[in-house]
Amino acid sequence: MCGRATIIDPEGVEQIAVEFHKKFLPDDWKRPRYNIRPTEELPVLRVVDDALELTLLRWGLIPSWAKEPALKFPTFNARGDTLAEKPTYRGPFKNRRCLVLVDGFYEWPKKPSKDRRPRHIRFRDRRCFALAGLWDRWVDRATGIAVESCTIVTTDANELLASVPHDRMPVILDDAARRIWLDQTSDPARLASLLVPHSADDMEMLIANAEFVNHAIDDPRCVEPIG
DNA sequence: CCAGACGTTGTT
DNA sequence: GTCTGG
DNA sequence: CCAGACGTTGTT
DNA sequence: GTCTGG
Repeated sequence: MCGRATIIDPEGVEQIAVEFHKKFLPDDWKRPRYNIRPTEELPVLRVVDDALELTLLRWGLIPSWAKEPALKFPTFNARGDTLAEKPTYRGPFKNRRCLVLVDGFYEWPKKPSKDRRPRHIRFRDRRCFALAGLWDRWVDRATGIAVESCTIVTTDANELLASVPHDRMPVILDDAARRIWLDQTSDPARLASLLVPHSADDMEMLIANAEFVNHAIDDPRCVEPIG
């Protein structure tokens, strides 16, 4: 699973965008983020009308057919193995795939572990990376106001996450996989082949500070050594 | 046909 | 919107 | 993901 | 316990 994320170095987000010949980031997004939660915005790369764009989308996918934006079920993650079947995700899987750009995420030990301290998972070189994502657009019938939102695709945990212990992790896409995921013409079987756990070889994990992460405090204390 | 659901993780 | 269940 | 609320009538 | 909100 993946229920919190970081963008400690916003320049990394722009660097990935530049690889795709795009750049952006509103000025108010150039500050480091240590504790991004569902319902807040995440930066995503997506293709709209054949044009690649970098934008911010609400984390927690609201299906286009939803009557109300407040759903009775969680949609901040989507299981990779059932994307084509689930009513909430099959449309987005076919037509609205995106890359969610972050440089770390948190996972909590699964219950009944008494250790409730979140772990911060990232690459050793702290680089920004791309998660497989889906998005959708919901329109408020009363006001005509559109809300665009996204979800993060999950897969099995790699050995690093399994050691937490934790069973799931977000799908991390490397360079070639990013292009396939965004390619409108990729077939479902090829897309499915991308939804696997990333190697733990160049990743690292630290015990984060529950006092700050749990209470949604968005500052460096989340990932500072505990002591 | 219409009504109702549409989900994840983790736990059992 | 689209599928499942009754 | 976790934290916090969990309610009503009527009034501003 | 369960749902909503961030």
